[in-house]
Amino acid sequence: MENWDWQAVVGESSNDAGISYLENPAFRFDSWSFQQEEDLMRFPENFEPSPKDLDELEELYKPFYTEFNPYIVPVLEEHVEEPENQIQQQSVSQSANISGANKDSGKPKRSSRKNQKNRVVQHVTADDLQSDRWAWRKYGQKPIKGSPYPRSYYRCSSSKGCLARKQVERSCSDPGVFIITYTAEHSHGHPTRRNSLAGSTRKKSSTVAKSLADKIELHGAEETVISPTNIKDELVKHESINMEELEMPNIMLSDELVQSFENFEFEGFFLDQFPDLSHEVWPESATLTDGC
DNA sequence: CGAATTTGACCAGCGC
DNA sequence: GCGCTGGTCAAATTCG
Repeated sequence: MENWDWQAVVGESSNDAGISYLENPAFRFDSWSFQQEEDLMRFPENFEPSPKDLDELEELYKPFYTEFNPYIVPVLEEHVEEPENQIQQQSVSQSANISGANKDSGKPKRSSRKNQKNRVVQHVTADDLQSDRWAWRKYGQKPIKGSPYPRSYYRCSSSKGCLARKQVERSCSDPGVFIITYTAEHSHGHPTRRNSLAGSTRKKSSTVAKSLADKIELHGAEETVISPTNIKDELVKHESINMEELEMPNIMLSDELVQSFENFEFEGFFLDQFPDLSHEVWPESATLTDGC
């Protein structure tokens, strides 16, 4: 039963699949990917994950739930789009882009708060935050009065002339919620691929899993870095998956991912990473146990 | 080395 | 006019 496998991986059952995930992020991701295929992973029979392990697992997998598996969706907060009457349609006394000289220089006039029309506010979870399909480039961050969290400022980096802006701040009442304010509209269609991950996606040769594992290890527990978006990038880069297909709704994405991972040489990768454990988790006749 | 991020400085709007 | 605040710029730094 497909649902059951997934639940087992995220630690919601008593399946003993767990400790290897926690011990090595790379393996964690790969084993998760293949878990729904067969019982490729088996753990020592006496292994019992602690509640803490399971909690940690669940946190780690939350970013994948909605994007990869439409069947199991833990209760995640929905996108909360502000009601129509709360969307601020600010009047514009000046065009945001009308250039003018500062009184003391020839620099273009900066846009002002009044110039921001069509502001759209959304309350989203961290997961939703990472699934934004546009490419954004951060250009500022400011502490905001009354909030312990700073506000980050992003502009669209897909197209040079695009005026789209995005502000992201954490809700002070609910730190798990991010308040995103979009300003102006994109002057172009969706990018063929995100380019905002430059610096972290330029690895020249490695597997999808290894690359993602590097990211997890690099960023650790500070924040959720591995996201569906990251994974899409990795898949496109390594597996030559058509990005247009990845931009399809969740169900299509799931299919593509499954197919991609089927082609991945999991066993070889695993043995590379854990030669000492191969005899334990790679039994000759692995079978599904009742617990998964 | 190129591109993204960080961060202090600068500027404009707003309220008093 | 002044000070506070939010938004943006741009040099420095970081990253792969």
